[in-house]
Amino acid sequence: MLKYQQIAAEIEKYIEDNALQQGDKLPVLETLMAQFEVSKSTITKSLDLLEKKGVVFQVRGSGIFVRRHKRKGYISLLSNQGFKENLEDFNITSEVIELEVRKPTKEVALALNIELNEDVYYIKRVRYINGQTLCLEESFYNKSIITYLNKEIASESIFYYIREGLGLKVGFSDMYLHVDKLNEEEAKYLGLKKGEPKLYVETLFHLTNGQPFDFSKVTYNYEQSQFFIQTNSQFL
Amino acid sequence: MLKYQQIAAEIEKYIEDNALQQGDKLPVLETLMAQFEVSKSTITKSLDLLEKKGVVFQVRGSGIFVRRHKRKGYISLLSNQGFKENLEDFNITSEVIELEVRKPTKEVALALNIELNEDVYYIKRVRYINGQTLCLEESFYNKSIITYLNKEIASESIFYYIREGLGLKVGFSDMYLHVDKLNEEEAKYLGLKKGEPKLYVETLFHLTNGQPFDFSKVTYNYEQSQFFIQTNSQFL
DNA sequence: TAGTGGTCTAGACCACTAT
DNA sequence: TAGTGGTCTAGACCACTAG
Repeated sequence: MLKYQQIAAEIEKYIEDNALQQGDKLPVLETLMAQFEVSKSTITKSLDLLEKKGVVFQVRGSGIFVRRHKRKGYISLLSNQGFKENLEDFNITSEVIELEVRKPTKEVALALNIELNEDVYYIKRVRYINGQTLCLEESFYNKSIITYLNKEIASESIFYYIREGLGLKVGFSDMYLHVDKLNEEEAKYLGLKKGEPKLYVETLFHLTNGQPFDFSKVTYNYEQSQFFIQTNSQFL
Repeated sequence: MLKYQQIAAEIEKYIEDNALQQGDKLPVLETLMAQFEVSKSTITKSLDLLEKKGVVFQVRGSGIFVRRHKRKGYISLLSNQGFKENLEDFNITSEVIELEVRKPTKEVALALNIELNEDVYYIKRVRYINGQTLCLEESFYNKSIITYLNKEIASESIFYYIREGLGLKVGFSDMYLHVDKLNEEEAKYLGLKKGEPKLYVETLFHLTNGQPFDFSKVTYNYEQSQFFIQTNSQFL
């Protein structure tokens, strides 16, 4: 683990262990430099990382402060991976409805940047949170990257398997979302009624090298899904 | 403007002007260092900024590549400001329903971190996109920070006024969102029917120094609102 | 193994905040 | 004006990718 990641982790743990609240001040840069015995740039890099994660905010001329949000029970939309890891506080389970190798539709081929005659893993799951239906998920994995999948893996965390089992590095993703009304099939799987609201999210996941490997379409149960996003003012 | 911001802007403009596509390779670091006559750290900082903005992605050992998403007409959820600036391609207008100074509710006082006897500006607007209703917005501004507002400002971009008129620096924000059914009043303002879907978003905006200054509640017209989020793998 | 991006340092100087 | 975070440099060395 790199120095700046290690230091970031320690600072985060310190905030957690001491239950620091929004606005609480952290030691000044010079102190942190001395404490961790690193240069200013390294500490700065650690703090920038924590700032991106929404853990602290830095104010020039003033100090470094803890950033916290108040509401619990919200799912972070930005954690670029399955929920399994994101929602450790919750009890997430999956029921695999379907898993097979098939040829992509035009839409899927375009998203995954593959030919129509290449193979994809198609997985359809219903995911549960604390026993309630959370969402219906259909995923398409590029089989030339995700070379093997089975029901056992799919009923656990696929992303964990991708990273630890296959040794792949998940990079960035593009999410498209809108609100609509449930159709008959979606309503059935989620235990709701046709015409009730849904949040519909399509996500294209890429490896760190830019290759798209997973295109997924998720329909959320509106009764169970509260989402949370932390924004930084990185856009001028 | 700082060097690294200037360089980032120039690189972004270069990508735009040459209509570069996802995966197109940019010059290597050494070339960029020479071209802009700056040190490696500065170029790196520019590229990190562009990476945060979702404009490029960097692959160690390989190169720097353009990142693009394919879909047009989606509103970015992460642009931490009004839409006015975010959606220059669209025609966004606002109708101010109500604007007054009032005392906060407990909920608002808690969010804005003020006392119940302090003043807030309350603004209720309907926003339109290309002539259709986009959303119903209720905002509460801490009056000790946003000292003055009027209908004219509120019918244009309030955030532009906050930055340029008041000289304040907008920092981070926390967004909470869920899907639900429209109530009678919301349906009326949006021109929809009671019980139809809505996306409901509460956002708490802070200045760069961490002070919350705006708590807003927005109900979106599900027919008009498609959202877009770019994620980076900053979370391990 | 050559090429490319990433980490880390030590230090100078700058810009903003608080008093 | 003292204190604090931000920018920028020059350079050494490291880690990953691709041919």
